Amino acid sequence: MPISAGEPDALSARLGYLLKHAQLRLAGLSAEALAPFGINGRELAVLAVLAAREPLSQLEAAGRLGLDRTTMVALIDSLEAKKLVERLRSPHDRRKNIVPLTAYGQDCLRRAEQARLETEQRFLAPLSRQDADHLVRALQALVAAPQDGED
Amino acid sequence: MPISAGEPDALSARLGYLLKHAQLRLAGLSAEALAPFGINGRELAVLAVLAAREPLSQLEAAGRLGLDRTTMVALIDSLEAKKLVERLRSPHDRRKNIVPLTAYGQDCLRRAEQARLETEQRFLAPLSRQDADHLVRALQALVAAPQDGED
DNA sequence: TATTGTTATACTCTATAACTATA
DNA sequence: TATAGTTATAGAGTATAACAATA
Repeated sequence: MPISAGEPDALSARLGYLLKHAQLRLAGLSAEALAPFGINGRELAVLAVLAAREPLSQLEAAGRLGLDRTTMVALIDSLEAKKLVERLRSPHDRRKNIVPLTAYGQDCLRRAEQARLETEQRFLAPLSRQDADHLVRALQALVAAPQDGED
Repeated sequence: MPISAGEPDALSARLGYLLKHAQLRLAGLSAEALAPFGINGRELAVLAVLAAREPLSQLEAAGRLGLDRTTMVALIDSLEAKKLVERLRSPHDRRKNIVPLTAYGQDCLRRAEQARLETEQRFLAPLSRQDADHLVRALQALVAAPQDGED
């Protein structure tokens, strides 16, 4: 039997297609849910990372998100323009910016995180609670697995 | 107890982060695996769609992949330059290009699909066979579920 | 009038290189 | 010398608008 390329389900059997379109759909739902807060999903993730116990520098935040430091500059620019975060020179190393959330930023983070959680639950609604848990754990295992050639 | 934003696992609990990074990792593996064939994952998906029983027009192929018709133009340009497909005017509707695979394109598709399957299995290796099957079915259910506001 | 393919254009996300100020 | 932040630039991927050929 030949490979099913070209069959109607040729795409739905492709893991790459499934991951991409699942992500696109969740991103669409998130965009709606976060619009009232004036931020997008990436900005929310940055806020969440910056809300760590000890304030982070831009480079540290970029590292945690797997982003480039040049990408982080624009993200912080945007968050700062919205008064959600503040750039402060580190007194210990004046090359670094530490970037704490403003009080408004903390409030925005709390409410937007709630909206994100509700959106994820809506996205996962087609699955049983158990299947949804399985999905999240499987994805965590795949993302946490060592890269090819990685120690 | 406050939301765990800022905790070390704040990101690995985000479905958006997990889907995005799972896709990035698979895309990286696929890029390596497909490099010997001179195509990327998107081009392979286009080849697979175009290999349907009845030859497809560019617009039909774009529709099946969820792409814009303007995006499809550049993809077909690239595949045609590599002699993997041919643009033919449809005799029934001369506005349409039907885009069959060349013999070389069919051979490339067959071998590249094999490489893609092996790559997906390598990507899923951290999971048990059963968990991997669960993951694929869950993603299919999420992607097939009706969109918000969709009939 | 509507549709298909095409081109031009723009916007987002990302990465690379080079500059500055600090260490 | 090396590092953190910044800027400029370029490359994917995607989308919109407008045009030519055809229906």
